[in-house]
Amino acid sequence: MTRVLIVEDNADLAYGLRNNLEIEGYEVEVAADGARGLERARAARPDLVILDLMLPELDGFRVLRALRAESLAMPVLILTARGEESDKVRGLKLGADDYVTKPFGLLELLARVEVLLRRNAPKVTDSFGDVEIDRTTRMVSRGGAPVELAPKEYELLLALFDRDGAVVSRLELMRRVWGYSDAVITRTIDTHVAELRRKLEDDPATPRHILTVRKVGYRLKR
Amino acid sequence: MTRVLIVEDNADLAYGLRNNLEIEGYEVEVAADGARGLERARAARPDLVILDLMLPELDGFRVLRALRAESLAMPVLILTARGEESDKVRGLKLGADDYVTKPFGLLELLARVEVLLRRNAPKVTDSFGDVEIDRTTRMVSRGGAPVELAPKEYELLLALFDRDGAVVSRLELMRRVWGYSDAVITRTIDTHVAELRRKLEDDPATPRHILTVRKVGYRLKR
DNA sequence: AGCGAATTGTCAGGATTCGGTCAGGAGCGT
DNA sequence: ACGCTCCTGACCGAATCCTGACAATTCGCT
Repeated sequence: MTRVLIVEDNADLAYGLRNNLEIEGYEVEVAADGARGLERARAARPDLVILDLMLPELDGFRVLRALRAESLAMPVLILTARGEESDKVRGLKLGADDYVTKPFGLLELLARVEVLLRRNAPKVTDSFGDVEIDRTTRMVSRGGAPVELAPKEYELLLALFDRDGAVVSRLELMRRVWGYSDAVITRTIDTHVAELRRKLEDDPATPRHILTVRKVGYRLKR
Repeated sequence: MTRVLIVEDNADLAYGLRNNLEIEGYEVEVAADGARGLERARAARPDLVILDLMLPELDGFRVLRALRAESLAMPVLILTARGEESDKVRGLKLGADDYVTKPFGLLELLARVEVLLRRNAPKVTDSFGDVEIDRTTRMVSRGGAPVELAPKEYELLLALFDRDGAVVSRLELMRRVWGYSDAVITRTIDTHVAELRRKLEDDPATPRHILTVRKVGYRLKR
């Protein structure tokens, strides 16, 4: 369930990477150019981005800069052609976490992917208040006692949690949890939020963690 | 320097393996058919042989048998196509030390290569609850009593077990156990899970180890 | 402060989706 | 042909989800 976004215009290379990453158990998405890559990074929030520097139009540098400018902090692994030493420096300064020089060994790349993901998520259990989230088992507990969350509830919780306290708009929630791109007219989100509060808050009527931000959405305070 | 002999008629695959093994620091030789493979094994005495079963003319089984008949005792790692379960058994009976099913992950293969080269004969029996798994003999027992598992059931059990309690998505199970990577519309996985529960759980209706994770897949709690 | 519109909270039904179960049949090795 | 394994589709119950009506709250405005 670890999601990887590959931003690579060379279809063959992208295909090979995708295959091997999928065999390793990752969920892979491919974007063929910088603009689409940026868009997918925003919408899908992958756990890792593999980013080619040489892209038509919007190149890797700009994509990376844009990502960081938007506080999208997932690790980024840069693919760069050999002999572009200055590129490496530039990339790392811009906030890339690692780079691999083409042509690269698949093994080397996969190893680095693992390292990056592990480094970035050393804590297996996230937590806020007395609530713990274990992403590997998809289990949530409160004060040590397991809490049963329905799939949508769990996804919703993660969507809020991953924003690290920032507000998540209704539209974003719709996209990330429900996969829609439209605004919402029903009470769907609210209902699920209410259910989360019922299960995770001491006093669901006066929530201390899952907070409403009027006219915008919700945010999760740790 | 550790020397590895690859007996593989698919040039692309052989090339990829060679590259990655060389990156790992092994000295690699490739033979494109069984006869040449046998000849090279005799002459070069590699420390490990990676042997494809599907070879033109002299197939992998014969090569393996010939090797053993000549008391060439180096570890042999079998490459076999998916769905040829009996191949594995036959291969192991003939003295192969391990096998990898195509399509395989590079990491997995390299890991097994390492294990084979490093070990003498470490007999590993994994276990959870009162269930024991002996990978060398493919035997599973429960409370000491042997349990007969069909090949797919065994593979499924391993796929779950190897994730160490983490959730394994249906997609991933499809890939690891069934070798194909499309969305699941049938009840194949569920049926096999049910069979596993019937054979390994005290109360199959309320499983304590093989747990369902709705909308995602299954996980095995130890 | 009081009012009204907009927004969110709450709730319960009904619809939908999902997993468990089963039996039939195909495929394959013996 | 027989038996074992595997796949599949149908069926069912249960979990889950959505929805719309209504209540409560917030906030801008007078």
